[in-house]
Amino acid sequence: MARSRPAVPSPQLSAPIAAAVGKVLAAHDLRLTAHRRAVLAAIEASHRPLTADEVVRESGVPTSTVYRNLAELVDIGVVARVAGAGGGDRHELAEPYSQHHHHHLVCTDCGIVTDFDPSRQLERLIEREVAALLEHSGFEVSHHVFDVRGRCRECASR
Amino acid sequence: MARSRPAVPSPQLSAPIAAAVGKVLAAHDLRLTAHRRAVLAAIEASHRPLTADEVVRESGVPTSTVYRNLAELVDIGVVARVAGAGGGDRHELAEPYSQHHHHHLVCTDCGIVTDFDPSRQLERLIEREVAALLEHSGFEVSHHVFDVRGRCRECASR
DNA sequence: ATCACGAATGAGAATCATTCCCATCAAGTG
DNA sequence: CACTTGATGGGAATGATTCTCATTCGTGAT
Repeated sequence: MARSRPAVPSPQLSAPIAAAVGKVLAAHDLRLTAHRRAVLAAIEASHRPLTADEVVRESGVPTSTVYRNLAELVDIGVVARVAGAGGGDRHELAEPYSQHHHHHLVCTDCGIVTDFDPSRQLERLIEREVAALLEHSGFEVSHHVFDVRGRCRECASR
Repeated sequence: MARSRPAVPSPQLSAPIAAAVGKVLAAHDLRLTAHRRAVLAAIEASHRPLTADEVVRESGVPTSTVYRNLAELVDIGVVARVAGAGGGDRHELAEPYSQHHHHHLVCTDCGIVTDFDPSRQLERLIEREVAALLEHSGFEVSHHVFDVRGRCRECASR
């Protein structure tokens, strides 16, 4: 007998990410539990960074567990926090785990963050600039953030 | 007789900024009060973006007034909010009022944000890229954010 | 398979930053 | 001076995030 479909079809965590993340977690004595899978699956399934609350709604995982897990995943570099425009931080898979390097379009009106791809030329120049900074400042660079802020098509035409 | 120095020497708001800001405030039916002067002076005096709480401490202005004033100043474009690394948003003079266009070095450890200047070439390329986005996406660009994240010299050597 | 132990969980309390409320005060105008 | 409107500030209210802790789960060892 077919078991009843869940009201909200829970997204599945893709195998390659599960494998990669599983290793990193293990290296930190952490386990890839069902909840962590659900949290990661929600993030992977979305094509924009999610707030903690959105992850709670999408994954069905209790709030305190979502916060705890997001913090751990950010700590071990699996998830990256993205600054939106009010309404809390947003989360997405960190670069090594997401498909490609990208930047953000942040709507300062509705707060939604969407991704966009930078040109190769821009990226090369950024890399070079950042490398120069590293030399002169004693600052240990981990990554750069390039966001464009403004109003999305919907908010602009309203 | 010389009046006693204040315990913390309050920074003064520079005349050109006072004049420019005064006009914008007036255009919005707002006044350049002593408190707003103090808030702006604290921001101008610091060479890094300040949290609301830091502004409270530096300016001696009560918390609720600082928050209210910061919000108003951000609304009219005099102050810009900068995302740090936890610990609340940070504030600095918006580009037209600060000396020059710059970007940020954010320490993900202690959360301190410092400024740095981008190369002309990088800026030109960013402008071009941003213009292209405006065409293709229907996104109404207001400005861009380019931050470099990592650990400052102190945190890195600790 | 069972045990032992550390990891994980979750409900609610506690915190922290920020916003709101509202009675009161002060500046500019006629 | 009286009026109108902006400004203030103490404290309550909110919202997001973190913490606490008793309980449960998972995994390796026996």
